[in-house]
Amino acid sequence: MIRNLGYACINMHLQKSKITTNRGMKRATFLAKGLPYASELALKNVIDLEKVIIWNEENDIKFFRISSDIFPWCSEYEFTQLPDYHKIKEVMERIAYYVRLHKHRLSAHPGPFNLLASPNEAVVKKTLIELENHSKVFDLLELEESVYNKINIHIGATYNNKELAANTWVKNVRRLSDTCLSRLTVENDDKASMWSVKELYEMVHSQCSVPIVFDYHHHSFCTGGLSEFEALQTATKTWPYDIIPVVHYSEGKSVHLNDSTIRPQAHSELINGPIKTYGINVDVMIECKGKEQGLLNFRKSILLKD
DNA sequence: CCAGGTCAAGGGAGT
DNA sequence: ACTCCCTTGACCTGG
Repeated sequence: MIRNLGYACINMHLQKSKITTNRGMKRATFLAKGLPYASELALKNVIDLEKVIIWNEENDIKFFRISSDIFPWCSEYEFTQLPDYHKIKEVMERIAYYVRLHKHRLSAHPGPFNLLASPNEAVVKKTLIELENHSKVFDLLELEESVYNKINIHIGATYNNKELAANTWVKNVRRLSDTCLSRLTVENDDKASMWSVKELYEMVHSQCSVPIVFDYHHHSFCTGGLSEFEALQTATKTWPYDIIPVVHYSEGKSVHLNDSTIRPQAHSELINGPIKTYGINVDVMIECKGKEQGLLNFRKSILLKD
């Protein structure tokens, strides 16, 4: 059964009035303008995050993915160094209270450059810092230390040796702080050569408690020999018994537009469903270009059917 | 104001 | 060897 529907990072409606949480800048600008400008953008992002979350509550949406761009270039400094840190913290505390009051579920999805299985130690170190920074944002929001508020990544590579890559990934996961690790999840990939739910279960989850996020669309490109139901069941049973597992749902743009030249992995504007849960309770993160519009549209379509 | 070229990162796949 | 893509397009410059 679908419990909560969520959407990722951008609110299309609010964005029209310049309310956005991912103001950033190019490297050159960061080098030229430094911390004061990073701080200015971060404060604006955080102020707008509050607006987005309030909008979510008013529209009965209690599940949202926070943009990784909320603190621009944050791998280059400590949050406390930002000139506006106290103002930022104040807003974050207000959001924290609101989120707790209205029982919102927040998550994050650090990008494809986060590679814990890399044989390159410099890459791993950067990844560890990036993941810890996501966790620090969650700390500012006073989010609980569990996969209720997940920080989700992919393994992202195989280095021609999945066994070794899985072992390296698990070894490096243990270098994270307990807080960060308590929030970490790992997701199945959208390419046949990469990581299926089956492989994540057998090679990764068997060695560490990190739960598996099941992505329906990705699964269709990388089944690992499991049916949709089997993969969903395998992934969701890796979650703590008292936390509703999160799954990701999207549909192919090429299917929606009936255009085979579009790569099949690309996401459609809206989604039609059905989202088959096979009786399993899940919170569904909807990934479509239309963001919250896709969620609202889909929710309306379910209500009409019932 | 707008279109379009450009933009941190690692790795894999396609040309 | 080069280019595109990925979580999530957005920044920024030149016209």
